[in-house]
Amino acid sequence: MAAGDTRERILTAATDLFGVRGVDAVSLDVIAAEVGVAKQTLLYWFPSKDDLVQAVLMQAATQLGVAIDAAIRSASDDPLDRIEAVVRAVFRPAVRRPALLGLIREVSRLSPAVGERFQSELRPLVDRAIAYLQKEMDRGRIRQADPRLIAGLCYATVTGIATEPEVLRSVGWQPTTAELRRLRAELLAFLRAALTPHVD
Amino acid sequence: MAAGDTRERILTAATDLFGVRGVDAVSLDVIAAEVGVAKQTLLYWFPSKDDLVQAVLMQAATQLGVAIDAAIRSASDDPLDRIEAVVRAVFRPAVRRPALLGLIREVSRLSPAVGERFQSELRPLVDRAIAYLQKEMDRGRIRQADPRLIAGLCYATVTGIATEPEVLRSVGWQPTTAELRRLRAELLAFLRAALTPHVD
DNA sequence: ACATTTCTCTACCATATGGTAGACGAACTG
DNA sequence: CAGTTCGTCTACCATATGGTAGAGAAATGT
Repeated sequence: MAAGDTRERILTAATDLFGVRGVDAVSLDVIAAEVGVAKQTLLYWFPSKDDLVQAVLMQAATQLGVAIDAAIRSASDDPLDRIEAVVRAVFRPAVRRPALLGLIREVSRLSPAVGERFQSELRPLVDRAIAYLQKEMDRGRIRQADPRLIAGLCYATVTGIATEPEVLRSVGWQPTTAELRRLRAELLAFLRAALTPHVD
Repeated sequence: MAAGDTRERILTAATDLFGVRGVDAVSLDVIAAEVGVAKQTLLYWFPSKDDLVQAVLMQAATQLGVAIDAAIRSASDDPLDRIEAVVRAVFRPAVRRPALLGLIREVSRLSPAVGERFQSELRPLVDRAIAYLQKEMDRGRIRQADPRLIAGLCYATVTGIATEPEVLRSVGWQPTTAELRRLRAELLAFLRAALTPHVD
């Protein structure tokens, strides 16, 4: 096994555990057991638990950024198609790996320093999204609104629905493949309706 | 001070601390310090931390249920007005006391038993909401969709936007009174647009 | 007036936790 | 080949944590 493989395995295990259970509910011992190494090995690669959390968030932010960028590039020029492509790009990892978005929810609970760096990582993407929404609203292709708040609302809707399986179960939903497809379709229809300009 | 006041003060402090920081990040000592009593006093009123968490969630569920019921009764017959009243009813405590909805997010991280009881508490309300949405969709007053998923999406949007201040800050939003009003207005417009039946 | 109950407290316990120190074997370097 | 570095480990540490036991004062009941 190549040097550094252990580091990647630690990041993978930590991402899943932090995202599903919450940072404070997961000890270094639990992560070490999951990876199959000693706790000291974690601390060799990451000097402290905070450093590990930071690394995990940066990696998640990078992965999301890359996925979103790729989705934007491959979508058509229609803004609603682009938004749909972004939602699909975000929703796909959320379904395969719920911990990924669940992890982002942890940011508000961590130290301000961690939150700041995380925001900095995603800021270019967020700024481009807001500028894009403003332009399309000006062109009349997206419903007139505050683009910053619209970006926040879209994000909140997607991650909210993707990271709270309890909510869906409480309305009778089951995490089967067919139900997941219907959920994604309904989510996309919901957002499309929310953003479509109206004819008065 | 009347007997039982201590119990209420414990519930209030625990709700705020659990909701803001997360259940696992808050120790019994921290809650005790906030209330101004000994840890043993907490354990006198609630035999274990799990019991305290359970009590806090049940109280929150009851409070939300009461607020939502009142909002529904006072709204007009128009379904979009009713949904707006419910969103206002949920959003108001979220703004005054962010911990309340933040607490509900903890449910998915707690033991299945706790989650089950919490769901049971809110089930009558959820079932009525779904039946109502179905009826109004049938009458053509709400956009045709799966009422269960629409209920889940509305909830996810409201709580998502209300409980992740980091997301809003990342799009340049500040928690001032004016900005809160604009956020609520934008949220309501977003949901109204998402639910309005379209004319083809 | 005395007994009981209620509600608070301190002291204590066993375990969990994040982190430190140094040992050791494998890989690498000169 | 010897020295160095890397990456793993066990043993240990100080503190945090959820919970138990019993003491004591105030309130309540007989």
